[in-house]
Amino acid sequence: MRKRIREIVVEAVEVLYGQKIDLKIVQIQRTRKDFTGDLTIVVFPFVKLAKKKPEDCANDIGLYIKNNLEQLSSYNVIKGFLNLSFTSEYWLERLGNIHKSFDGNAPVDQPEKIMVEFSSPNTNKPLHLGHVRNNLIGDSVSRILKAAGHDVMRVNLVNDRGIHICKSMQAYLDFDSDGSPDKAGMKGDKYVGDLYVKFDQQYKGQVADLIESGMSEDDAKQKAPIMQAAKTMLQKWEAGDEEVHALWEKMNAWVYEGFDRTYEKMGIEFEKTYYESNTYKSGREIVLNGLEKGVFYKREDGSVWADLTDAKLDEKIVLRADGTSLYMTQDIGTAVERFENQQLDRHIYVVGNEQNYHFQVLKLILGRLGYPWAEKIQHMSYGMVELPEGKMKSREGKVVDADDLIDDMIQTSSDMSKELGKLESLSDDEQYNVHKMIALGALKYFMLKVDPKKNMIFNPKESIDFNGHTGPFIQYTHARIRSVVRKAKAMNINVPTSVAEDTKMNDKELDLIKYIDQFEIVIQEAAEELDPGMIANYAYDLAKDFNHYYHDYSILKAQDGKLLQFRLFLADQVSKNLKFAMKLLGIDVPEIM
RNA sequence: GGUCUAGUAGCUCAGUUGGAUUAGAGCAACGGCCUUCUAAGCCGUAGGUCCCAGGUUCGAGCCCUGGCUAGAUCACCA
Repeated sequence: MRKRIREIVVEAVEVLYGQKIDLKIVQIQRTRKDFTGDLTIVVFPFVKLAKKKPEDCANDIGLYIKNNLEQLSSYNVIKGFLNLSFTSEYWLERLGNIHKSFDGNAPVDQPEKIMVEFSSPNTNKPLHLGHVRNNLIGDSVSRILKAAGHDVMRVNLVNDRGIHICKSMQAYLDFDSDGSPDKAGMKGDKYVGDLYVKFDQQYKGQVADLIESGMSEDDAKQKAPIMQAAKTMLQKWEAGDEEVHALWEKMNAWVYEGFDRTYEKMGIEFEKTYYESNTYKSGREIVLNGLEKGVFYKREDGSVWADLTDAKLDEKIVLRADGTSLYMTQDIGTAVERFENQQLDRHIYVVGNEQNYHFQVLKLILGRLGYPWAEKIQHMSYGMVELPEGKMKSREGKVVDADDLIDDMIQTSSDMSKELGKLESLSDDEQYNVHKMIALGALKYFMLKVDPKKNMIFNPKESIDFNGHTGPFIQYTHARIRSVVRKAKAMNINVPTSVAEDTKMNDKELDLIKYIDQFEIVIQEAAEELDPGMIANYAYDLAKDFNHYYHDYSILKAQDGKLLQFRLFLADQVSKNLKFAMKLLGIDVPEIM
């Protein structure tokens, strides 16, 4: 409809004022609540062309549209705003079409093949709330892009090598050398994470002792025996030492088992998992090649650098003096490999905003190396999750653990539910599933409703809400509608497959239809902006509107059968849209709660 | 010091190509509504110098400039 109106406006301006204008300068927006109308055209851009007052200009165009669009019922003009209202037949037809064919997808004209990399954990510590935000954003963005018709491939890049893993390994040898998660009765990732904390405690103790015995702080940090041991272990690992590799594989396997359980609980999946131990050497050839082409330069010590001072990005090292790869080198290598092997149109990296600089540099370097797709890498930067006292620190145990948080929330959800006592007809398993669905709904919605790029503060002492602007609010609205549909069925009234053209609607019903109609645009905008928050807000607004309606009008006690059928039809579509919207956030909705 | 990001109600946040007298939600506070389709709901009251100062224009919370505050980053760590 918007497209048609644009075309008619362009036509109108040409006929009325003899001026050709571009489709894009026709501004169409939803009419604000306090004014009459469905869509609004802003006529200020045409005022100069028309050489008329805004009001007159709007009236001219309004009349032209009225004569050329049968679905238009009326128009009104306030200042430079032309408000258009459509006939109720038009809206009923829209609702009917949506009900018949809308499946939660809104494909764009030009679908792309997009790889989304997210999660990317280290194997020395369990997942915490920061990872949860990353996972949820990555998951939701992938779902939204898919709904917008793109071919999406979700991948995880596990950082499974380096000094941090060696620290956990060293602590294992020193403190629990024949232990295991089973013996300790712990999840594998927790067990290894605890060893990492133990390493840090031991290390700090040793440093303190050395300083006491007269050593400088810098020296003490270098010479602490446990750190030395960890470094030696890393060298052995790099040299392919069998014993070290065996231990490394054993401990990583524990961690993966733990991660898998957490991912499963959160409902997160990947098409492919990459491991850094396989890719950490890549990119070296490409850099050497770039050196020949003069994109990089070599310093006296043999290290290779990119001079980005002309782009205000300083100088960046891309290869060590000993010729080995760095983080940047690897990312250059994997990007090239992925674009060339997978024929990607776009690559999105869901990575915290602390790495904004890294990705700016990566993009710039790839461009200078002459890759035409350099502009197609996109850093989906999101803000940190902080505690009231500041950043989370795994080493000091100051973290909100993902599993603990989810379990706590399931407990809360279960307590609340039992108090309300609405699930008594269900089996224990079914009840648990609903409790879990609601807990995850609250957590996911909480993290996804806010703008991803902003930092957020999480106070563990204040539990995440289940009332108000929350996931459970929307889940509840859905469950209420499903309950009505069930009751109707029990009365032998099924949701009809179409609506009568001459149904008499009230304003709230009309508003709901307009809101339902809005969803496809919202999906496409959210995909464009990579912003799950837009979907979250849409679902909330729709649920809120429906709750007003539900409060004011009875569906099952409508005045006559025809109206009852229409209301059921409308409510059913609201529940579908809520379900689709929540699915895009990775949230399931219950039939009862 | 350079670069980047953010600053909206007591708290958490919406407000996206700049739009329409009175800047919206939720939480917390206060007051109402359950013999009527699920009260995890609905209605109402109260709460604001949209960080500050200039500028651009028909119009600025949004754009530009300068400042203030907070954070990130500029490593032969990833």
